[in-house]
Amino acid sequence: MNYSVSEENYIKSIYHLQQQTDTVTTNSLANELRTKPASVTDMLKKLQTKKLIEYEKYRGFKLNANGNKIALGIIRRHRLWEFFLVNKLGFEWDKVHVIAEELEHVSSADLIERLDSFLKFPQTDPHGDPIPDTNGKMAFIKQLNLAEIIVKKNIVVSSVGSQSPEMLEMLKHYHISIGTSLKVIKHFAFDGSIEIKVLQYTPCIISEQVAKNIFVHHD
Amino acid sequence: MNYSVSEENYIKSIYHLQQQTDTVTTNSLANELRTKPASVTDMLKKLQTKKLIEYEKYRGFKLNANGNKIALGIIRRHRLWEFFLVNKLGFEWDKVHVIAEELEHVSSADLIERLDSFLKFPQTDPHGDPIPDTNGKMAFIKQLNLAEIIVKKNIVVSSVGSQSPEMLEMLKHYHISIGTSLKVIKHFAFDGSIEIKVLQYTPCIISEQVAKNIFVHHD
DNA sequence: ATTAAAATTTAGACAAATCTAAAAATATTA
DNA sequence: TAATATTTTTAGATTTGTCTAAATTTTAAT
Repeated sequence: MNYSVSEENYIKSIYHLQQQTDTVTTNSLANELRTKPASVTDMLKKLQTKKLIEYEKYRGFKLNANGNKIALGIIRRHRLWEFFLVNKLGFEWDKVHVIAEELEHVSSADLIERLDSFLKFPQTDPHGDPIPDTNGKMAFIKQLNLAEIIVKKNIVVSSVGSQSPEMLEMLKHYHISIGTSLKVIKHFAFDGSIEIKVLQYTPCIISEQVAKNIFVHHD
Repeated sequence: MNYSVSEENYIKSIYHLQQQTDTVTTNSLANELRTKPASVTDMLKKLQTKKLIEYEKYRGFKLNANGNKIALGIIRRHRLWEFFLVNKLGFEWDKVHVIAEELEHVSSADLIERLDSFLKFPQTDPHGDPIPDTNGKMAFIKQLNLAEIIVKKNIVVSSVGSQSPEMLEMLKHYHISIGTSLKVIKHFAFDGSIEIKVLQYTPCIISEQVAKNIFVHHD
């Protein structure tokens, strides 16, 4: 089966929303895709007849096993292209998302397998997110949220929750990227902000909102 | 200005047809795009209002300066991706056209300039066709048709006229690809076929139709 | 348990790109 | 040049994906 760009975008967005809540609502998907709830309802009917989702009128919906596999295929393509853009073409990691959203819809399976091989089978994309394999298997990486870290030991940034250029630009300012080693020094109860120290830089304070978008693992 | 995939395909096809005849006809374009003449007429109106073609009802049409520039941009993207697919991903040169037709519509200018740089600014694609530069300038390569070569000196294959898998598969069988050195040994007046010798292979005979699709330059 | 609010779906319209069938213009040929 | 054939355009329909506005269903609040 082959899916249109629009269908693929819906599938991908449903997948992402499902990471937070098992069943997805019409409004949240409309919001995610910057479209209108009525358009979402229209597409849901189509995805249902194509047997990609379980859908009960007014009750929400979720990808079925088939839909999940399709979603992981799209995510695989997206993340491989992001890796390519950063590691081969030298893009900054906050500039690749939009381009990868176009490239991900190029559908040749042969292309993607060769790209994967050319890139030496990377495990994560430039934002630290794992790349699904050909069969849709994706490594689980246990994510600790920086806002909840208490210990003052070294931790390593493994991924970021938001890929908006604004967010990533700020991270760059703080000298934070995937793989960066840092320590949490102090929590401020007043606004939830935390003081951190990135190796060889002076300590700095980041807001709770930023901290919640930074995921880490222990060294 | 940004153009739809469909608009870009029309522009590209008009450009290609103009290489043979200065003004293009509705039927020939419909045939090239495997669509119906009525659809072509519809799109012509659109391209005219977008100031990409000169078009007089019933009289044919051609790209204007602006349309030409757009076409060369699309061709640049197509050929750079073909080069990438063959030289980086290891595709056979007869398998890349279809994939490049999808990739060429990814519109980021930054992407293409970085790709060009990554590929070390190639001058021709895997079929020997020149790659336009950022400004739409394309090197002119004087093409001699193999069917018309008389001298028995060494000549080098510089490009092929057809990129159909069938054609390219056959060329592979004859051990001919871009850069191949060969000699014309004999012409057969009966059917226009010619005997050639590719270095280190025994001489073989190719039909006039094949010969007409092989372009060469002197050593 | 009603009522008010919010979420979702339906109905009907629209734009892009395509098609078929018919009409109009151009080209061919006898 | 008149008749015929070919090419091109127009008119009207279709599909995909979207929208607004209205109707329906669910949820929340009194």
